[in-house]
Amino acid sequence: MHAYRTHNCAALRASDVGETVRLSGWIHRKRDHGHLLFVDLRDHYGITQIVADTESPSFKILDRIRVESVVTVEGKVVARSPETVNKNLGTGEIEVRANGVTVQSAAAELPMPVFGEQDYPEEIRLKYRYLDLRREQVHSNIMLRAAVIASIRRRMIEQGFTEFQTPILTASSPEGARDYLVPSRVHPGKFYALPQAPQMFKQLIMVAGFDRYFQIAPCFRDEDARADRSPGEFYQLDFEMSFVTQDDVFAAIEPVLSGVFEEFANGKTVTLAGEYPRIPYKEALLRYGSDKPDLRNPLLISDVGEHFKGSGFGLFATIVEKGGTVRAVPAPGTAEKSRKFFDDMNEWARGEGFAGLGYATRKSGEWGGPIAKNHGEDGMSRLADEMGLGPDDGIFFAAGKEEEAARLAGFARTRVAEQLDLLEKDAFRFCWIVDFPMYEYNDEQKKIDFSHNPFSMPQGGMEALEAKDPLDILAWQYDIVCNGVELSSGAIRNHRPDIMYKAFEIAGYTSEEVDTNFAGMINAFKFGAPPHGGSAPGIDRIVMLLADEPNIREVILFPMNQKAEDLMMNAPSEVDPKQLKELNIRVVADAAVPKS
RNA sequence: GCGGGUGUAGCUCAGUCGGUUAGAGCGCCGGCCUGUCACGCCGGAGGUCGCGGGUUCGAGCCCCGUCACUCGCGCCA
Repeated sequence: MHAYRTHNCAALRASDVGETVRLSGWIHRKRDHGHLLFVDLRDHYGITQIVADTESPSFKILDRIRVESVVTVEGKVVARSPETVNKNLGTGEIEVRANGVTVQSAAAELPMPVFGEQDYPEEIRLKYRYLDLRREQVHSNIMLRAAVIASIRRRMIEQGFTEFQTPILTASSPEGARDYLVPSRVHPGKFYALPQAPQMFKQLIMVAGFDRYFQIAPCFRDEDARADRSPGEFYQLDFEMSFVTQDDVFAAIEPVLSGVFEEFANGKTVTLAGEYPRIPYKEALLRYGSDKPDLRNPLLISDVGEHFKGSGFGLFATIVEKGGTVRAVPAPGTAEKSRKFFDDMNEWARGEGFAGLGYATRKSGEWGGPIAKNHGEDGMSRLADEMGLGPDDGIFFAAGKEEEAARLAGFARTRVAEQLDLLEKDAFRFCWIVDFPMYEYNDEQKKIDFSHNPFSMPQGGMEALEAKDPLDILAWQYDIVCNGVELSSGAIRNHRPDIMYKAFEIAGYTSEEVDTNFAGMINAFKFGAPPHGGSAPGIDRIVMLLADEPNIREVILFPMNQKAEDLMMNAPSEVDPKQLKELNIRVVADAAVPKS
């Protein structure tokens, strides 16, 4: 039996002219001239033009067969005449004159075209994902993903990390997102949980003395999807290191991230390792209105509440008096912008559920708009000077309770930059958000809660826990943000049982509760645990950024839809009653019946 | 769970103020075509206008309900 191919569909060049070759692939396009037929034969590697005329024994078969059928073509490589060379194709200088064709698999009429870059409904794309994946863009996204992961592995190993696999069937963790549960057959009524992250395991790996661990780790969380969050499962570059400070962690991972991004960013500017800005959480909220600031956006928010104390602009004066604040977003060079531009922004803010977005216009130093009128020209100019604004720069104002004003100012900062086209192009701007607060006040339950990760080490350790106001305690916790996308959060962990009990006590947990809920970890820490820390950048999001795709499904082979259904495999699905019986599970009757 | 958007041919979409037989491109089927590369030309088939109800002489269009998809909120230690 003959081999399926002597070359792939991207291989042939002018130097191969005269050779007899065999190619296999999908029929990408057909151009039928009646007595002359062109076929673009496509495989993973590329496209080669096949040509057949009525003399050719292959003509009839190729003429009849549908696109996306799989064929093997044998023929002679011939040079194209200069005027028929296709410069868009690597193989464009030659074509293969078909002298025999075998149909390996005929295609039925397609539910969606494979050719072209047309957008298609998600439902069809996901149901026929194998067709969708034949398309150039998605195909190359998946290849990019594979290359990125390979590069990450290589770079992590170069940094002295070792890759381990941690369990998929594990225990439910009491904190965090909803778990995916797996019933135990051997232990009726008991369940495994799929890991939301290998958090406990990687810390135990450190206790076990392995020093530097990483894993391209699957994580499972039963939470609803977003454009940048796939439902159910995702992958992260999970890593952990022993005997490290926050600086050590940063120094280890920055070269990996910057290296990977430089390798795949197609010449875009990438923040250099060692030069990631470190922005304290509090400052991020003030200056960027977000804990995941997009540093490509040059606009900085200012707190201008003080300026409006006793101001002629009563609305803001009252808000500040009542303990609220006013945040100002610059709108540079908007002297010539119409009133509509400013009104539309206000309209948009209201549409987003905010009370409204105030504004002041400025043209050659002349102020305009109701806020300026009531607040006074001098006061406005002082405020603008403090913000470092010029005579043609307008200002948007977000006023209200601090949290809300910060949030609106953050949204406005993004939108103003979009509208004025201020976003830096072709750049990946990384930063660390550091100094997260350890605790926050839960207004509903009138108690102190952990603000983010309860297992991080408080800055200042035991002393801080004992001496400081809990709400002033910072944690050794950090996020990596790139272009406004949160890539990961991490921390220097709390490896000391005494500090752990104390930290939980402040949040209202007894030591007994800590022992029951986190037995695995707290026990391990009693037998000699190294100080350790790590992080876990999201692989899907990294690839999404590099592929410049707005939706995470574009970089995942077989994604589920927004409702966490796999339309191709038809999951989740009902199971055989026998399986349920083995698992001692009874489905409540009305739960399986669609709502009336 | 909530809010926005979308839903018309296999696919992408148009469809005017509510008015005759719902259109186009791609694809499909048939015919023609020897240098195309999104080939071209001629013809044809293909529609429960998401579904149900209502208003109206008359609904793809208006109203109510519902479903699906999608974006966002909640959620994501």
